[in-house]
Amino acid sequence: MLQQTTVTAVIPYYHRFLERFPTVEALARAPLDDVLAVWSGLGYYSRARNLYRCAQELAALGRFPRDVDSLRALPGIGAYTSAAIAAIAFGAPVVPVDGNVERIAARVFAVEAPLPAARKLIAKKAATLNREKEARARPSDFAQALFDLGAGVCTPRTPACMTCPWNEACAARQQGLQGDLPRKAPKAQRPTRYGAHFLLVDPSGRFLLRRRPEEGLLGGTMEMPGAPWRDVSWSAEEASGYRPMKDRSSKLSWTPAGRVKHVFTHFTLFVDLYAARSLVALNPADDDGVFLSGEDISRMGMSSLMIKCLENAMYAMTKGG
DNA sequence: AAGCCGGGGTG
DNA sequence: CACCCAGGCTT
Repeated sequence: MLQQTTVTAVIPYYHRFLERFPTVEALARAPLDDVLAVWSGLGYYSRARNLYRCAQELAALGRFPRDVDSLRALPGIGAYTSAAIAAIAFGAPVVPVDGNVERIAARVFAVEAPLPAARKLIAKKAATLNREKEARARPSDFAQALFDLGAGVCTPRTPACMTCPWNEACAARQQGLQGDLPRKAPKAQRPTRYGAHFLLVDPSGRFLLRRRPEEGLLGGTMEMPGAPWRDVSWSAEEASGYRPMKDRSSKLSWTPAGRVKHVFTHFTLFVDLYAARSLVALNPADDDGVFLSGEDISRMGMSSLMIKCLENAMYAMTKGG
């Protein structure tokens, strides 16, 4: 769960997850949909699928592998997590290199080459951080100490070198570089994409939503119907071709309902919104989607993008009458 | 090696 | 807003 997610965000999910799936066997036996439901809201949903597959492999195996390489072969267990499990659970004298440890090593050894190219070099140097006998004698405590050092002292922006036990040995600090390392190569500018989505409200105040494809971005989450995301903005005329339930809702008066901006890791999305309220009940076909209430949505979970779109469109429609 | 995957906190 | 986070998988 903690891969690319903060501890405070994970804790409530962790408790709910363990309550629902107390053992590896319970997780392995459960339907995948149950696993995804409990995971809903954490993001990076392939992690949940991998964890599920991992549980099934472990259940079939009947035990946890104890060495780094065998752990590394499990689904969802990469270089970092295999080392973390080996050190923390099984006492292997290895150094797990996460973002914190990478930053510490880049500073202690003053690695000035920029990420991501320098990642292998930094990992190699980080592997020597435990060369003292006391560190190798307590791999779990040493790993935890590194994580805490990175989280609380050797922080990204303004490291608290005055309280750092390694401040005198730190090559970056000796050169006054501690705040500049690790360097990062400039990243390419985020491209911009455009979509158009439609909010259709029925007489009982429910919204027409459809499910996105299971694979790909926001896979399996609910969305307002709309036009595909592309590199150029949609005109109102052009977007109207993607109105939901076109044949049965043609009498509705669709009105512009604002524009939402949402930043993904790899692109920025602008969504033009349109809204309409139907005075009569509508019966959507399967591929139109389904009318859902606010309660339905909070129970099923929805992406933050679509929550933002829904809230904005509702507000615009209410304000407009 | 680069692209892809979400959501939340922080300065 | 820009940046970061207990990364891993796919191409």
